[in-house]
Amino acid sequence: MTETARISRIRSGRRTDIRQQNERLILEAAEKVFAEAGFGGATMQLIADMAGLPKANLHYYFPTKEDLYRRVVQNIFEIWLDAASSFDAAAGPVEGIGAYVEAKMDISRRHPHGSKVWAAEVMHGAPVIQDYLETTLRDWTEGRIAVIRRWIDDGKMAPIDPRHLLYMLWATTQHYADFGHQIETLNAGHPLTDAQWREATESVKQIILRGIGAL
Amino acid sequence: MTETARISRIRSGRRTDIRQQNERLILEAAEKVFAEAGFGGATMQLIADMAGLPKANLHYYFPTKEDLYRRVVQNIFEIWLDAASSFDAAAGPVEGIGAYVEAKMDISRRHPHGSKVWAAEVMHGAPVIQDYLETTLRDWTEGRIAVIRRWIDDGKMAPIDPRHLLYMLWATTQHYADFGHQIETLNAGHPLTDAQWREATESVKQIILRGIGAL
DNA sequence: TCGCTTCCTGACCATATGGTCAATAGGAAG
DNA sequence: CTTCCTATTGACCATATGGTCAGGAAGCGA
Repeated sequence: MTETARISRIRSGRRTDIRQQNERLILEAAEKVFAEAGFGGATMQLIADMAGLPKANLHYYFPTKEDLYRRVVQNIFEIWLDAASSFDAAAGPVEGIGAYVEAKMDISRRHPHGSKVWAAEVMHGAPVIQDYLETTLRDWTEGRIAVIRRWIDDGKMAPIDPRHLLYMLWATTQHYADFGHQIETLNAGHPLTDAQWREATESVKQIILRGIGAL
Repeated sequence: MTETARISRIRSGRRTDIRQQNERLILEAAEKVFAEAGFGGATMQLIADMAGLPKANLHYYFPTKEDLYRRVVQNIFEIWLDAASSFDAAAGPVEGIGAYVEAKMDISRRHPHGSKVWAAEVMHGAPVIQDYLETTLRDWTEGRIAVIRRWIDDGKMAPIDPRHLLYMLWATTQHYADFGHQIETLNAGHPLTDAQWREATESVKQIILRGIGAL
């Protein structure tokens, strides 16, 4: 392939590239709009404008608003589950939970919109992802509970109810995304700096690890 | 109308009773609908049906949907602030934070809808209650931070960043309301029992109090 | 160039929804 | 009873929005 040909292909895009790129554009815009306005408050027109595409084009890639929403939620869910790997293959709670907190705080920082969409979905009774809660999330949770139980049995941490520990981990880490606006307001209106994010992560880690008697 | 007449009507007024009662009916229905559907997804018709009144009647008491929503959010905010009293007049973190956790867990249990509406409002950038965040909540927060600082100075707890401690308290307690559906799903589909709520409260208290070195 | 497929989009439609209004009922004061 | 104010409500309207569609543009293999 000649150089000019390659460039023109990148510019105008191959067919599959076009599809991928436009879907990505739409999903990014949708994530933001759904997070800021909720499912009911979001409009296809606004998402289209934000993605720089005509509205009818959205419906070409995503037949209905709900289809688009479902994809957004699924994307988040996958990112969310990936943080699980930090948990596994850890010798004890200090490494395992420490790494998990760091991973989840990182997600809160990098995907605040996604976290909000997820939160709203659950708050509304999980109309779209109920099956995920009952299968994937339940399995995931049971697995981690077993790990925590083992740590307790091995005397690596105090006998805390693993379930409530997990809820606390989710709550505290996701709070920095979901309530980011409130935190920013209480931070004199400024977003958290790198240093403040580090402090937040360290505070959470320290309180929880000490709280479960792992330090 | 004479002055006495007006007073007697206000005092004895069965009319004002009607107003009060209907406003309460509407606010209760609205809180639930806003929590379950979000502001954009909620419809005046649904709120009206749930309150057992014709839609036009809602607009008689609350001119616009936003007026109604604002009242709902304000109600929650007041309940929310009342939990502050648990914090004050405490000798140290064990009593103060312990009582605060209990109060907030109680609110999560008794007012799950309100908590969700508040969460959604903040997640959407607090379009309606931004001024409250910047005034009342900011002042409240500064006050508690001062209290926590004193406890630290008095050696009653470890030198934790008070701000992140507060965020953790808010996050963990409100999580049981906002993510109640997820928790219920992970609890084999059953709502938490009295005993489970007590366990949850104790777990949260214990982890945090131990985590900040107050035990 | 030709034919096939994918992609694009302005115009359009059916419906849902927030909000209005005029007419009416009903209790209380005089 | 009359008057006045509050409360009630069915009918109605303007608008916004999700979704459709037909026609055309553009990529691509042969």
